[in-house]
Amino acid sequence: MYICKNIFEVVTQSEENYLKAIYHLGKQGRVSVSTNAIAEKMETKASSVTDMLKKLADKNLVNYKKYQGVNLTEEGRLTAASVVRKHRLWEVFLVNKLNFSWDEVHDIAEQLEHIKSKRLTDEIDALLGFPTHDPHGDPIPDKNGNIVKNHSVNILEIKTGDEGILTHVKDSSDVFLKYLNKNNLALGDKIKVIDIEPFDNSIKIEAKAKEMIISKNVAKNLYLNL
Amino acid sequence: MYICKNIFEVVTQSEENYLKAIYHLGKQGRVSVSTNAIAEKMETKASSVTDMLKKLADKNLVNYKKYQGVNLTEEGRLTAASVVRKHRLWEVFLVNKLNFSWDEVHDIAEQLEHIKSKRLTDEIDALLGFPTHDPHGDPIPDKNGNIVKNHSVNILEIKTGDEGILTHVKDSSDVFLKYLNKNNLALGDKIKVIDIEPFDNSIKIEAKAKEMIISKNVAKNLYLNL
DNA sequence: ATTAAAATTTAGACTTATCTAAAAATTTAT
DNA sequence: ATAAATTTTTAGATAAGTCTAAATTTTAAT
Repeated sequence: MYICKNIFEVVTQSEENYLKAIYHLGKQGRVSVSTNAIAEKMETKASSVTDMLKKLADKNLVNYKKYQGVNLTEEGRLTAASVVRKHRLWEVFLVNKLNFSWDEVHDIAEQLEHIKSKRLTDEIDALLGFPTHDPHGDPIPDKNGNIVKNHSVNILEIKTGDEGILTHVKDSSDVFLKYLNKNNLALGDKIKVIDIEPFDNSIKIEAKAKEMIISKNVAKNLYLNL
Repeated sequence: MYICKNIFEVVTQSEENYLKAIYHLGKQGRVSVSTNAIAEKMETKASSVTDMLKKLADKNLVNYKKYQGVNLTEEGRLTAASVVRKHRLWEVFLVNKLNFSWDEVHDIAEQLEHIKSKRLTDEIDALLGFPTHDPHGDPIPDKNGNIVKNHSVNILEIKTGDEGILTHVKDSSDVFLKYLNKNNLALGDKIKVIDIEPFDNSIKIEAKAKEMIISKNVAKNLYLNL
């Protein structure tokens, strides 16, 4: 008897979440991702991560060698990209088609990203007009897992007097987004760097014809297109 | 230390599926629903059902007495109705807002019905214009778990010569729906009973100015508003 | 009213995903 | 280069949900 598991192999939600974490951590430059980094990101224990990495390796979704960290196989990368694609498309849906604001969509998208239907994903994609970025400016992988290259630069790297369009926020937590809401800052806004304070790296900016001061911690999360 | 579990009690997907099964079986007239009936509906074993019934009883979602079957508590009924509500709203969404046909939506709705966000459900409800019925004519419970009363009657109970509007199909399986598609029958069609064959209860009907013969098994699933 | 059949429950086992505590390997610091 | 600190893995346990097989209860039939 010959049962070809691979073809009908199902990836569980938990596995998808691990793949997504590895995908995100892998983007941060690292060649291989450490067990501890995954554990921290997923708010779980390193031992649980080890268990899962073995399972993912068995399924050919990651390359894993004891004590050496992991990286995604091509199959794993595509699976992870598909989850990220769904997450970000659903976020756009919630904001553009329903009445959610950008700080309210993350938790719901975390659930919706696991819905298994290629057709549904593509229909939502079409309904939204094939968006390339989610409400936080994060790029949406296409059907083949490819993303458009991002040209935005962090506001801390911009010279005094220069200006750009706010296109991406790195931190998508609702606390940070609510801060931006409160200060009337949104994607698409034209922002000018008025002054950088050397003492604490706080920045005086101009947006919507008003001046304000943002801390270094805030600045670290704002990316502009020049 | 005093931890109030009840308030933050989470209902798992599996529990939701059992509640839904009991909800549907309970509608079929029965006062209490048997273990075997649930097992059959859920395509699982009676022993698994027993295990789950105990758990649901612990959570006050069903009234359960050994060997006596179960019925839903008020809390269980509301939970089940909420799942059914979400299922049917998502079906409407898939058909009305995306390009799915009524025979393609069930499996996706089975996944979407478990998304936990009251706000999302209500936003979808509003987007769709507060529909009262899903694409198969099944009633959609409102926020309080109430459904509009159905006045449709089975086509087998209609006299020769009478006519009505097709408003509900009992069987929502894709085989049956594809049969209706193939024969160009859809909800909203005006159907006239031309003749009933006493031998096998097949019925000659007129729809869209064309005559056709449907078997008793098909007829059992068609409900009209007179 | 017994007995046979059917339905239901119990007991014990398995899988997945998780955890803690201890052991092993790797990295860092002296 | 060796010891100390850190990271990672292993071993063993737990909980949810499922299963099979056996035991029990209920229902149906004579």
